[in-house]
Amino acid sequence: MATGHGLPLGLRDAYLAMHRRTNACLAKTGCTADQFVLLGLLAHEDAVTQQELVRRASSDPNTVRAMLVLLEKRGLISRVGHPTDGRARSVSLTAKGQRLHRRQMADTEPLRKRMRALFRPGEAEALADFLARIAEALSPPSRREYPVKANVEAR
Amino acid sequence: MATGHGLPLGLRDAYLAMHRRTNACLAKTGCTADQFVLLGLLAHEDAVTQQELVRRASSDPNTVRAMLVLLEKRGLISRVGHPTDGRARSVSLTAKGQRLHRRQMADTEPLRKRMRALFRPGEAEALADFLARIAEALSPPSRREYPVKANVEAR
DNA sequence: CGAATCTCAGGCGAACTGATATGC
DNA sequence: CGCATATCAGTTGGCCTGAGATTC
Repeated sequence: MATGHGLPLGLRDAYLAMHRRTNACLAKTGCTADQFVLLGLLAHEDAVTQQELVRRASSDPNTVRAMLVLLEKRGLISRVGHPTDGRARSVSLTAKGQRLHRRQMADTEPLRKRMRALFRPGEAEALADFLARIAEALSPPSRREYPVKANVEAR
Repeated sequence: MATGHGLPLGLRDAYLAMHRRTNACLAKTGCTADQFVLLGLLAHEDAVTQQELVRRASSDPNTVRAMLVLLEKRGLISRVGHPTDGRARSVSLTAKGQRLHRRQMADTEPLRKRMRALFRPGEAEALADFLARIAEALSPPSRREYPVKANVEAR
């Protein structure tokens, strides 16, 4: 009833519930769920350009920059000039950032465990596939497979 | 790859993509996706208390109030004292709000159609079920079945 | 030159905390 | 009385637009 009559509302309810729980788990670390996503991306692959973070975090340059500024002030990340591309900045986790991220992974592990426990073998994979279809179909053209000049739609 | 290694990130990517597309669809109506959700709830069942909207929109009293104030300024909703409960306010769509919501439903129909087209018979139902499990499992206790006194966890 | 990357200034809706008034 | 509903004040992070600088 609460998550009643549609995929859109169901998707919204599920995301909001997860997002709030994650924020609650991370509150004591002084990070938001979105900042945690950035740290996770950096933990997975270091020395990434902001542009790359924008793509992977499904965000935009200004938002990512603002978040990175906050993280940099706290000494969790560092930004240095890119070795070959003078325009770009190479973002990395500091040692402090790595430690905090490990702690955050531990803090949020119970949450991920609870989510995994909701599904039987095969279901989680099916869900991930369904979600990926939505994300791919509804992502802006710039993030899709074919560059597609298609409609001249100024953004 | 982009929506790589986990349900949490996959859920996030799918929701953000949908959310942005919805906002784009609604931009010309001057409403956000979240306001559209409220209007939809009111279109489905009129004369609801703010508290009821809070529950159904998976939100909180302050946020809902702020959104209702914005909608009321534009003459899309009205808030009147509840007939039997002096504390409550009964929220309804105005005629103008009903018209706008019908237009928004039309504006966003292509988007819903695209989402539905991503799934074969049975898949959409399975996805809705999966999402409902997450929402129910991760929603705050106040919104769950059993009041559960359980852990004395101060929030 | 155009295009890409990042920075800066500003605004806005959403979300949260805490305190308060009122009616159940 | 406690509790629920709603309001008000204030803060924050996230997201967006638009402009500009720098480099490819």
